[in-house]
Amino acid sequence: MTEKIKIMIVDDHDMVRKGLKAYLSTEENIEIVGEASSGNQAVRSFESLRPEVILMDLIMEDGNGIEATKQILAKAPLMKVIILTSFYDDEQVFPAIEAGAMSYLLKTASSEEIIQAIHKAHRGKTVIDGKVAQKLVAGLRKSPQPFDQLTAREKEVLRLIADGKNNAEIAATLFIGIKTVKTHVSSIFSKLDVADRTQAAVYAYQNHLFTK
Amino acid sequence: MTEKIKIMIVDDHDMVRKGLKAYLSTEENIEIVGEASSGNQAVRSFESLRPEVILMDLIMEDGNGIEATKQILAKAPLMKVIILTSFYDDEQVFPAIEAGAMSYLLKTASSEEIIQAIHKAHRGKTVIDGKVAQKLVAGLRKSPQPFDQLTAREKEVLRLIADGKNNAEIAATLFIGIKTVKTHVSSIFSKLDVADRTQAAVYAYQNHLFTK
DNA sequence: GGTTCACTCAGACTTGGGACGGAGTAAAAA
DNA sequence: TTTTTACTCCGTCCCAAGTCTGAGTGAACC
Repeated sequence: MTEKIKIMIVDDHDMVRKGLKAYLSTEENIEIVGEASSGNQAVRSFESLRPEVILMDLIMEDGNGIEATKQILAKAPLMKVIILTSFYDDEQVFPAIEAGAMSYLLKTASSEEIIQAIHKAHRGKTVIDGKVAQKLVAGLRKSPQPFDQLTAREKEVLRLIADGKNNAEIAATLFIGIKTVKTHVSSIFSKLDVADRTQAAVYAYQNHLFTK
Repeated sequence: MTEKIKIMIVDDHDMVRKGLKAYLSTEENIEIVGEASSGNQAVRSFESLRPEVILMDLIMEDGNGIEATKQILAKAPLMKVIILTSFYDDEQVFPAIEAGAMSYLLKTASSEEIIQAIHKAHRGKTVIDGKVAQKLVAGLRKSPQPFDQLTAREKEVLRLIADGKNNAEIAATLFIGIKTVKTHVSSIFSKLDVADRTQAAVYAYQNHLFTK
């Protein structure tokens, strides 16, 4: 008989925590040693709870899961963090992996999948949901992003274009001449393969470049 | 002693359903008569399950909650539907209310809140989460939306502007003259209070006008 | 019958946008 | 040291963009 795997649940939805407990209570080899309703709370309490595996939601009110994952791994590099979220968009997946998450599951996962993932994470193995994996490879494929070709200055100019500013306003904002602005603007157009400033702004929005 | 309130749970997350069951199983006056993992499945099965109150998630793979709510209320106008979701953005709240939902709760709600909402819904009373209510009144306040001032034709033109098309392309697309396009474009500018087509495109994206 | 409104188009006009070519400086890479 | 790259700026030229005024049509409304 092996030791029980000690896990911690981090999710701001009370009912998700309850649901997970209902899931995992049927498992003999798993023991829930604690839970947290926010990322910050998890960071504060994981050391005293001493879990081996953490089930972490991403979107939470007080301290998101990615930041919490980073901070936890900074203090406990061997901790296994399983991301358990409702979303599988690129903006979430990449930072989560970068932050050091061991696995990435969707909340649509069945109890068996989650239990399997916990066991695998405990043994140091990664589990990525199929849909998430698709996004992942798709994201890697599109790597030659035209936007990255822009220089720092050109990115500033593009941002101002996407704000709807004209060349004179951009020049005033950046304390440079209008002619210089035009040079940057033209360079942006050729790099992004667009015809005018409106298309450049459209490019910026459709690629979510400046979504703050 | 009153009769038990018959409820149905609609959510594509297995664990949320489990969590809700764990919540509600402690309540004497509530009985779970069925569940569904998608909107379409809910529409197909609610008639045979005969619930009095339905707890409905909004975002689901197969048939979203708003569409399901509409279809259910078309067949059973007295059904009480409680929306139970993770989000509280305008694009979700308004259509849900329009669709006829009785209450709107967030998944961060506690078990007491949910149980209370079920009882109130059963008695025909509405419960709106505080944050959702804020969005709601904020949404009503901003009612004079410039975009709605646009005519049908002007909206078409604005969409093409937001696609990055120039006046000649717009004219060709709509089979009208360039002069006519210019008329529409100028009218759009004055109604949206913007200076040029780039700002109009920015307006469209920042207000999520054409997010398909 | 008259009024309003959306849609269409025209001519005349001004201006900002953008292309093209040229050029200087400073810093980093080779 | 030479080369490359990013950033800056100038002048010229052309055209699309946008304003303004005016006007005709058909549908809807009263």
